[in-house]
Amino acid sequence: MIVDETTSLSTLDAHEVTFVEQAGLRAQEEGQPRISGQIWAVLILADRPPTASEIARILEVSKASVSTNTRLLEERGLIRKVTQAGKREQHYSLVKGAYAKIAEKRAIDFEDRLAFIRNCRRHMTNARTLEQLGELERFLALQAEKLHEVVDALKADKSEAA
Amino acid sequence: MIVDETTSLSTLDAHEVTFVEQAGLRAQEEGQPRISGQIWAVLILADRPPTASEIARILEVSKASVSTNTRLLEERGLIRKVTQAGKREQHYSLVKGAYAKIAEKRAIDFEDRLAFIRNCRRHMTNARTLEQLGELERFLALQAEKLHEVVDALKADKSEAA
DNA sequence: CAGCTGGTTCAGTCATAACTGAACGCAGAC
DNA sequence: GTCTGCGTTCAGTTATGACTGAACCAGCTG
Repeated sequence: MIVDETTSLSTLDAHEVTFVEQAGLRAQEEGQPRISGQIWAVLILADRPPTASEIARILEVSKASVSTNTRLLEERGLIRKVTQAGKREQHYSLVKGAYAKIAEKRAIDFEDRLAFIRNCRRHMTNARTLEQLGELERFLALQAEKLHEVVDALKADKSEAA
Repeated sequence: MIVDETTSLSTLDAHEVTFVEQAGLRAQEEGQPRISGQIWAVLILADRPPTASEIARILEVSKASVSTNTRLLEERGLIRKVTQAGKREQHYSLVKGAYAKIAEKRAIDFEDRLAFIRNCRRHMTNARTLEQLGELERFLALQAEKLHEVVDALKADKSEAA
């Protein structure tokens, strides 16, 4: 029953393997599961949206891992299911603007920290401590600001391309 | 032998406890040991550089943990030992410009990733993949750039204060 | 209908690294 | 000299969570 042998990615060549490897390691550094990053890499390499089974075969990991990690990535809004009418298989595809989403989430995270610190400040009296908190606030505010600029720049790219 | 009872921080009040707690959690999110963040918090709260033993008592953790984590923080250039002439105890203090150091390290990390991706690109042919890599490169380059701006801004603060 | 395939879920395994306890080294105090 | 207290190191414990295997569900296929 060989119907469509032009799977998006049958195997990985040497360069692709290192790309996937690195993506996994980077994901780990960011506190994400390794397979998450590897799936992301596969979606970049594939010339069309692969199914969960294909991903599992390519990465040589269990279907269970693929299932849970695609779910996580989908919940974070970074990938999405693509279904073909009539077909039951779920194909996965990168979401447009995923990087902007990541940056924005991180910016908001910094703002949350900033708000927390500002609140703490009101209960502190020591001069040294207040000065240190000031530096920390500045650091957090700057990063939040710059990340918003990243988001804006990415969105500008997009609208420009349209 | 009560010589100097005005220790920099004998105990933590409720607000200080939550501050330390949060710092620990945030450190974990960044892939650092929890105690690392807590030590950092204590150094912010203290009105003068505490010793390792004081830190251990305040945080109610083992001296071993304090020792290893102060070493890690010192290796990262974020804190430093302060010794008083004649005295043997090591006091710890925040390093000026630590946040700039953190931002710069992160910027360089993004640049490394970018270089890696650019290198990968040369071995890829699929149009979709190349487009995706382009978006990723843009994302990494933007973040590196913005982080350098953070560094510059922090350094400007410093020289201005001088 | 049975059989096959794609996917999810859940209990269990395993690896990693944070943290501790205990032993040790060292420098002042007495 | 001994004693005390600070600090480091290292082996051992423990907690966390990533990953897997197996069972299960659902739909298409013949």
